[in-house]
Amino acid sequence: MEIPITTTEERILEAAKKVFHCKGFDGARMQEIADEAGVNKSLVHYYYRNKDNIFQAVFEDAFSSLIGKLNEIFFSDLPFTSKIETFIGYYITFLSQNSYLPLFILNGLYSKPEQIKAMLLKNHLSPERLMDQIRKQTREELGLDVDPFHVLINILALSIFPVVAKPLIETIFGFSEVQLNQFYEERKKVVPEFILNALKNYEK
Amino acid sequence: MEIPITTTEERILEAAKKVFHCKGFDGARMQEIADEAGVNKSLVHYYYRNKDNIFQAVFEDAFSSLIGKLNEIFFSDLPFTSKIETFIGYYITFLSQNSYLPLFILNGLYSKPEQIKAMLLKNHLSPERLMDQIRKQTREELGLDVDPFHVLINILALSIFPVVAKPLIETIFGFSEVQLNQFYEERKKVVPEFILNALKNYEK
DNA sequence: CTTAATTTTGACCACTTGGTTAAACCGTTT
DNA sequence: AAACGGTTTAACCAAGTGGTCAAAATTAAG
Repeated sequence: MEIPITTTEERILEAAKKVFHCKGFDGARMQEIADEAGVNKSLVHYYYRNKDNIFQAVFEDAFSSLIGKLNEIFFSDLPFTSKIETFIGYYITFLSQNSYLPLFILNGLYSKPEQIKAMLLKNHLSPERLMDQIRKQTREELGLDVDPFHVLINILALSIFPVVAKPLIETIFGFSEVQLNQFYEERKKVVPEFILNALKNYEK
Repeated sequence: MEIPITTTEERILEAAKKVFHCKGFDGARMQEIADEAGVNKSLVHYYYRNKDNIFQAVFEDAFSSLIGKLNEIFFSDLPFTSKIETFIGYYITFLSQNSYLPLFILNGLYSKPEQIKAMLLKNHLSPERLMDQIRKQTREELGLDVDPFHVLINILALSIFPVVAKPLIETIFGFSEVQLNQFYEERKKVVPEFILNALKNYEK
């Protein structure tokens, strides 16, 4: 019997998230957002002047939710091995529970690449520092001299792609919801192992 | 000075590909397809009754172009190691030259999952046979007892994701077109090595 | 050449879209 | 109770949207 004390503005943003995440910018309808929030369509325009504005708000929210945790984990003082395990575990859980997010973000990056630079500053993401961090740790802790960028992209690919490809796995391989979740659960062990094995065998 | 002898229907389909690949189903406009093909909008309806039909034609074409080569490579009689090298090499080239394709397909799978089953038959894709093939080869040639599904998803992830994430790499990491192509070129060596190293170290 | 079939076009339509605007609502302050 | 600010609504609009249709242009057949 909890009464959620949310402002109308917040309710609209929540509704906009639902609609944009599932249908994308072009597929989303201002009317549907209003309905989902239980308010008049004009109210959506009252708080967020137009479709672009409210989309940007939703996109920023989604982007931050992913980048924030990445920063937190990779700039912690964990050993590299733990970072990978923590990262994969967290992202597979988070993404599989928000399976529309990654594709939504990728589409957003394709269609509105301009809006991003500002957000990078806002989220304090510094690619160079991230690369340095990975290079340093793989060198000192694992004795490797690998290209940190390839390593990072590999980590992201192995964590994100299986979630983005969810409908592919469902339809082509006929996985049920239960089987899929079990698959994601397995990957929390399989993927870190896979990555660390791959690095272990690198020619120094 | 070659005169391309294409039927109007083919010209329309080509135009539809361009538009749908870039803008997706909701973003695409029948008028834009007609303009791109240099014909009247009604002609598009004349050959493909409605938007759904022409989208399906485009989607099938895209899907086949990816699945066909996958089948060809994985059911060839190459050793597993060569299959991986061949597959990665081919897909990174093909996808980076058609960088809108993978995201287009993923979006299509999300929004129109029904249409796919028929195409699976049409493309003779048999997931079970594919899994058996991978299981058999990893066992006999590499002496491994790994889950072939995780292996396949890892291969796909490492090949496809970096292309899907192209705008991410461009905007966040500030890669130029040239740098990106060099990056993809590197990956044709890095990724097979990464995968084979990972498998090599697997506990039997 | 005439006719018939096919291909292409322009005009049109019902409907949806994002967005505007003026009026109504409502709690607070005078 | 009147006046005021922020909030919410209904009615409306111009610009598209996918789709239709009958007529024109082109090609094929007799």
